[in-house]
Amino acid sequence: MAEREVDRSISQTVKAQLALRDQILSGALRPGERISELQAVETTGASRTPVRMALVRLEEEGLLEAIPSGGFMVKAFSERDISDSIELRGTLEGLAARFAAERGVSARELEPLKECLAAIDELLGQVPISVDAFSSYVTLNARFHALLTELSRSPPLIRQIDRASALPFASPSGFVMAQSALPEAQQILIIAQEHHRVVIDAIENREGARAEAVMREHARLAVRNLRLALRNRTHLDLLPALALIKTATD
Amino acid sequence: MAEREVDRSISQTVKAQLALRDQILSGALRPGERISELQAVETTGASRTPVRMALVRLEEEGLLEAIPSGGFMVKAFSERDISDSIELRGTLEGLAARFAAERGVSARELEPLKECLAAIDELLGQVPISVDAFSSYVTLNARFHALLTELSRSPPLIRQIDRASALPFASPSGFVMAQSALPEAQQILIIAQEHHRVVIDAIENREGARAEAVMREHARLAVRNLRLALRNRTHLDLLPALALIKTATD
DNA sequence: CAGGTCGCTATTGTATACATAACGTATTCA
DNA sequence: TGAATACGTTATGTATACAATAGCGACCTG
Repeated sequence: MAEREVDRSISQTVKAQLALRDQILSGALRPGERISELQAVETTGASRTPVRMALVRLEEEGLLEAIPSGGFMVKAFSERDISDSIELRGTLEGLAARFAAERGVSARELEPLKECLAAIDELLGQVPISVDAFSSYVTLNARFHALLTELSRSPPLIRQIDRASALPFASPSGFVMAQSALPEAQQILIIAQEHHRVVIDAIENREGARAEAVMREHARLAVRNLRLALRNRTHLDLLPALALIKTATD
Repeated sequence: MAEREVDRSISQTVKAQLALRDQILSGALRPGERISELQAVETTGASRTPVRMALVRLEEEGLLEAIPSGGFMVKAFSERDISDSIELRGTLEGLAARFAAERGVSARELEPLKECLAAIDELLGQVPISVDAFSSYVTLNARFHALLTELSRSPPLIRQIDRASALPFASPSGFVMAQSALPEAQQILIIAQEHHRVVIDAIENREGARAEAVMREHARLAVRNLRLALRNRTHLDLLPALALIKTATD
């Protein structure tokens, strides 16, 4: 190997996977488009073997689809697929919350969740919320959801939730960003924060059913708002991941 | 390539994946054991590239675990992991049943489900159930669950349920076989069949909440019975997939 | 002019060679 | 005698060469 420059800091496979995911989520590769291995080799800088491993992983992740005659294409999602994915994740998170409540959680484990809660409260105190604060919110919200998932102490469940969040629009950050396009955004965030508060309370009091119910309601709210947001598509450039939605004409 | 005989009827990657999965589920590879690529190349007859693709797929499937320093090992599961996986699948199937009920299903779509139901009824009429009949039951039950999942008409959900069933003990066939070790096996199957009947009825009458609740109860019953079955481990050789359970001493 | 077939090209599937990193062992020094 | 280091071996990570197939176009024939 002479001319190819190899970045030895991370594995070629991971590098290729990250690069390709980026291309897909940024919309550089359109839904339905076939991914050429050769082209991927050029754009990622890895050779064919790691590129192929990355393609297999991205297929399992749900971003790509295998073409029967060989190769992969970028998967396209309907609006229904997206709202189902959010509801799916909400259902899984509901189960996680129930497990946490039923199995018991120490005060020490709950600590970081409460810190998240307080930090979000502080952000939401501002009216209207600034762009920077909103970006912090997205991070904190994702952290809250991740911590909550961990509380279930169920590796199989955590794994499934991670999988369900792989699709960007189904991740906490994803749908928060979509909702942000709505005029009622701040009101929505305040309601969501109330849900967060309730689920913590339910877990503390070991009320499994209530913890589960509120997380499912949380997701249903997200689905309703996403639908609204998709109606007024004006601000949707906020969410590049929506490049994955297949257009009606395709 | 001279001495290696290549089976060209199916792709080498698929061949390797099937062969390796077989080795894992049959217990030829013990949980926690490292899988050597070279050894896999010898036992599967494929070369390293397809073997590696198969290993990546099996990792995503949940049967293998990546070792940080490189390579893969057979994943080990605790009893808790297994019961969580069953409950997880039940929750997902509950959501599928609810989607089916809420979105409406035509009589024609329900037809194959009802045929399944009738066929199972016939089998359960025999007391005690014969070994052959039990084997038919396993097949019919798996078919019923698959058809029910399809009724949701939600590709993301169907995909997740398939993933959740990848672990053999979490699949309908898997836990039915585990339950069969119990003395009350036949009684259990009759109750399960009642659940099947109720979920169909609920879907027909578009009662989403009821459809969901019964599927979750269905899974909870399975979890309870699996726990019982694991207590009297006498007949567990019925379920080779339990080879994946990590022993207390490991 | 239209339809079919043959052949070429481009792309994926497979195999293997090479590089590199990790682990185990042996030897040496404190 | 024990511990640490260095070296060798083995396995994985990566690159590329080779094979086969599918898709496309052109040419020929009816």
